[in-house]
Amino acid sequence: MAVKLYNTLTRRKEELEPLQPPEITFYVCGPTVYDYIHIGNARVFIIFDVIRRYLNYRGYRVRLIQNYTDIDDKMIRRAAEEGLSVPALADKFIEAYETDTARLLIRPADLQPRATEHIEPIIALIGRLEKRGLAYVSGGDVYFDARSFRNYGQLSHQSTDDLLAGARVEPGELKRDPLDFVLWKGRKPGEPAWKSPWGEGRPGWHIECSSMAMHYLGETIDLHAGGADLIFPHHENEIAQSTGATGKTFARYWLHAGYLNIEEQKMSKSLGNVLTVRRLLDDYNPHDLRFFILSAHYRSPLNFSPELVAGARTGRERLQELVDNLNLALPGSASVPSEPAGAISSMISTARNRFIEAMDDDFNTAGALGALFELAREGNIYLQKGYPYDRQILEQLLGFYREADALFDILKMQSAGSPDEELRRKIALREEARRNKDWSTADRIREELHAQGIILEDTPHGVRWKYRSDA
RNA sequence: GGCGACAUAGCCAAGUGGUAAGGCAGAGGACUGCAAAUCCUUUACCCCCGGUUCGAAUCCGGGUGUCGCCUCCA
Repeated sequence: MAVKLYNTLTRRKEELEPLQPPEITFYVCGPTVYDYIHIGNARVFIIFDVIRRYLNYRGYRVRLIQNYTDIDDKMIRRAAEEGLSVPALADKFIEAYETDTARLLIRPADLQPRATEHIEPIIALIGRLEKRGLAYVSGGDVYFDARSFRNYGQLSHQSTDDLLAGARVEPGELKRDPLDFVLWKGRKPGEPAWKSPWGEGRPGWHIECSSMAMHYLGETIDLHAGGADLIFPHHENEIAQSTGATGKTFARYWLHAGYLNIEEQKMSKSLGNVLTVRRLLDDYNPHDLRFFILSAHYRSPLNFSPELVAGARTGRERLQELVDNLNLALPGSASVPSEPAGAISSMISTARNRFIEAMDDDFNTAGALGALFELAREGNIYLQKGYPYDRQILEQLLGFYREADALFDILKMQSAGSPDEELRRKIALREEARRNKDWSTADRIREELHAQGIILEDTPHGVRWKYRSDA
């Protein structure tokens, strides 16, 4: 059994065969730090974080690099608008990125280098291209000669002629061919600039990623990933530059995440429908957002709407309910052979197998979630009938969900804790009222607690309490 | 115009040759003082037309529709 993944380059699912197993080198294109990240960005980062975790889970040692693009046209424009220096703008939004992604439970890459801290290697890489005759100076700029790269268009699967049909030259650009792209931009007044053999200036966007990927991970890396919109021109150009400079394969597998639309529409500033993570976290908890995103395949387009997230939340809460109930049942459990433990064990291993099978197949998170739900039914049946509870069964069930959740982070795994004195007293009072069939008192206590964010449930085995998920 | 992806129940969504996972919503039932939670039952001519095959949602061809890329964009 091996992990299979869809490679944009070959348009096929391929078995993952890292260059130097068990090591996997993995580069994800990070944000341009000119604004707060939105839910579409979040989808990308959540997905590749989950993929990274899963590869680790499967025994690989993943080295993940994700860059910050902290110098480009957008940065310069935005800095001017905000009245900040470009580095100050970068600091502000890198901090915002780190806060937002942490709240979404996205784990940071092993390294998150900034382009502006890598000017030297970038210059060296451009120098190599120039030496090989693949780059030329024009005006104060340095351009990559796209047509000199035989396989230009291989990733986006377009011929150079087809690409040419749509290409256009910005005013002020001094390209020989519309397909050429800038490696180094000559200094313009008021813009940040670094010294280089071609005069003062700044790096182009594409070369940053090539340089940082190769600098940290080597000239041939295993996985390179990003949003689908990066396929052309960004990733296409990265291949051209990197392979042009080294003569080697740059990345062996290319992964691209699908778009996230808002209410069937593309997210864009002009439509005014950009949902920032920051805003969204006021209305939704991170687990629900993650669950929602993982409920579709990562390459499919995903539509975002409050109704769809609400539906996802209800489903997620069923899993949470099970975990909470397992946690609550655990303290009162013992080594009592109550239910055929072997039957539960085999259901768990069936679920685990389904989970792994789905994830091995190009990270089918939706299929994997199905396995979690199927086992949840078994777990609930056990909780309903299995009293007194066998500690071993509870722990096995909980263990499986903990294992899966270490990858998905869609559940709150820790127990709610024991009730405080106040709560204990109220529950006892209500129990007494119920024994006396004083339903109005019993209901009043239940409603009071509900208002405080605590839900009471009367089960055949006693009263359970939990925090309201919407509180 | 060029390249490509997708089309599965009211909604979301798996499933790439052997008579359709799962979730949400709905209906009925069990349990409950009432709730809540949970469980059980129930809902699919797999866009259309051809073809290959003993057998196709799955492969091939042709339609239709939706979306994306070709220009900054996750």
